[in-house]
Amino acid sequence: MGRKKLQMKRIDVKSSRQVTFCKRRSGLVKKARELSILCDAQVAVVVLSRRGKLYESCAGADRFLGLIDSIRL
Amino acid sequence: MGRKKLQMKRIDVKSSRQVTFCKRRSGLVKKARELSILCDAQVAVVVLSRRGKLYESCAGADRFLGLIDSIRL
DNA sequence: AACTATTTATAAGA
DNA sequence: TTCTTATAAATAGTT
Repeated sequence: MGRKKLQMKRIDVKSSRQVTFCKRRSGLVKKARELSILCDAQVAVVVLSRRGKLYESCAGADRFLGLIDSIRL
Repeated sequence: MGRKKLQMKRIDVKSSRQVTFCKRRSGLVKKARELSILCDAQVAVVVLSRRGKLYESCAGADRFLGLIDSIRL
């Protein structure tokens, strides 16, 4: 999507990479939530940046919650 | 997307729900892989259907692998 | 399992 | 850096 087709490789420019990281992480979580609702499934998404920052999303995935928490250790 | 806008609720018709589950699960995994490559991040996706069937995807997420496996128990 | 009309996501730009 | 928009991509209903 977007103005131009993006090559499937690490985005070199740091600022662009960070912007894309935010946008796509958000999109991924949204998709996960939709899959969970539409198809009555449990979905867990865990994203870890190089900096070690953790982002997570669980949709209808109660049994994953404790598991995800354990990653924080 | 698609021919008509879909309401955000459980798809009632079983066959439709199963088809959508396959399509969107595939799409979610693809998005996860792209996020991982483009932004140099570790991404894990775990999907569990009501039937208890497990689908997983890890992209650049070596430290998640053992964790994901533990769900199988 | 393919197709395609549409909706949605998003890469650049403002 | 928040908002816009042109375009690529995903996908709902169809065949």
